[in-house]
Amino acid sequence: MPENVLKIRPIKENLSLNARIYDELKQAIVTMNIYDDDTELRLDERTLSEQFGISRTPLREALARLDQEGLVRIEPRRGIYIERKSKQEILDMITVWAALESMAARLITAEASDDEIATLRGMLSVYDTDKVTEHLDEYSETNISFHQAIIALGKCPLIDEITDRLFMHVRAIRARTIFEEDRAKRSIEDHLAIVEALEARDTERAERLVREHTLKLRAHVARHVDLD
Amino acid sequence: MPENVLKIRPIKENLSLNARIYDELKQAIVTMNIYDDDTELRLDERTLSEQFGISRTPLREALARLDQEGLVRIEPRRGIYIERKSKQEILDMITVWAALESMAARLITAEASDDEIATLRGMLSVYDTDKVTEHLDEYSETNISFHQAIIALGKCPLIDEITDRLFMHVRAIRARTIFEEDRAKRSIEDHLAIVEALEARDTERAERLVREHTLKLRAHVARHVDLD
DNA sequence: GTCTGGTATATGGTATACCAAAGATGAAAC
DNA sequence: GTTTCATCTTTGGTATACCATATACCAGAC
Repeated sequence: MPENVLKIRPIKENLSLNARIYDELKQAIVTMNIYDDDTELRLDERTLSEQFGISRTPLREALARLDQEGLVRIEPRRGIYIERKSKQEILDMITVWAALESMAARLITAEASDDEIATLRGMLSVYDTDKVTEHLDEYSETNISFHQAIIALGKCPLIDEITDRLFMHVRAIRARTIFEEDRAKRSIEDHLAIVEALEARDTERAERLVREHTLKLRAHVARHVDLD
Repeated sequence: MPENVLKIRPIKENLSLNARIYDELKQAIVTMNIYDDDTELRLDERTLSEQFGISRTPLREALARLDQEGLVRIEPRRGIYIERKSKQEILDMITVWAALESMAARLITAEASDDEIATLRGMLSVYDTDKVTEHLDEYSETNISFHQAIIALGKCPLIDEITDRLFMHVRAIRARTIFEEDRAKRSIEDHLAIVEALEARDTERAERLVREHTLKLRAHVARHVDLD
């Protein structure tokens, strides 16, 4: 590698204001805990544009995108509000997730290499199932990574895209004690079974296990999460 | 019912310009045949705003939405183009469709009433399978309605929403001889089998039949449709 | 005190003007 | 003839000013 050349990297700030504002707002909305009762759900165009130090025009284009995506709701001449998903909508999202991830599992058995599948086994929780209680937060992250890895190995970018969007909406709920002790234990067992089915290239079994695993989450949320 | 009261109905034209332009453009883009080589894929903001008789601001917000949705692609300071999907992207869409419609079938066996399922049988093609060749266009419409009905009966609005969007993108390809004689015949047989599985509340079978039916379409497109 | 209707204000919607970057054009240098 | 570079034009991006309506507020009637 010659050292007498300029190592230029593309300017990151190439994005238009409206695109950057979009990212910024999206990030901010997804990060905040929407479901805390005392959070302010109202957004004011003028205030926001001042805070960002830009005019309303690019801000409005960003908001139009967020509205399109379902993250905010623009009520003509009334206001702009951060969109809160109902419990039923969350459940529907998990249903769709189950459909897509189980399809990804099918695809893996047909098209992924053994090496790729092996990486999944490497992601299985390193904690002894009896001690998972002590590492719930880490487990939660590992758990999410595992599912995202399955979806990625399916090599269908559209599935990635849709599930990413779903995850973004569900994210705020993640902290609400979805993962507690006994669920975590059984979850780890499920993951092992899924990897084994994938390694065996057992399409039907892998599909079923993934689907059932996610639908368990759905049932759990249906029973134990209170939103509306 | 007293006659001495004003019968008021809410004013419909409540939509903002930008929302109306969005609908209008979407309709226009979806309707035109994107894949004809001689069609103009470039959109010019100023020209459009003149044609619509509005300023660029609401138009741009509508375009931002369409960009977000993947119908157009805005290249900063270069131009706005109607988005052409690649063959691979179309195939991925059909894969997702298969995943979602088969999930809808599962849901139907669990939650739809017998009466509702009965309406599906009513939608089965009325043409004798031998004469389907004479009614390909009508069959094509019936076919689409049938699948949309399955999705609707699943009663998961999110699945409707996502598949509607997919359908919108795939629509332009529909005319490209996807439905030819032998495919149509076998398709009708498939539909009958699906309805029977649903009537029997055979979840696994219904799911599998729907999935395989849609994946047949995928394979057909993969073999016989040339886009790129 | 309560109700009615008008008026002020806040807030999203739209129009217009101007900016900046990308591409096209063409003249000058070779 | 080809290349180069300056300039013009096109086109999307942004800022600002103004418009229209939903809401809050207030005064007057009763």
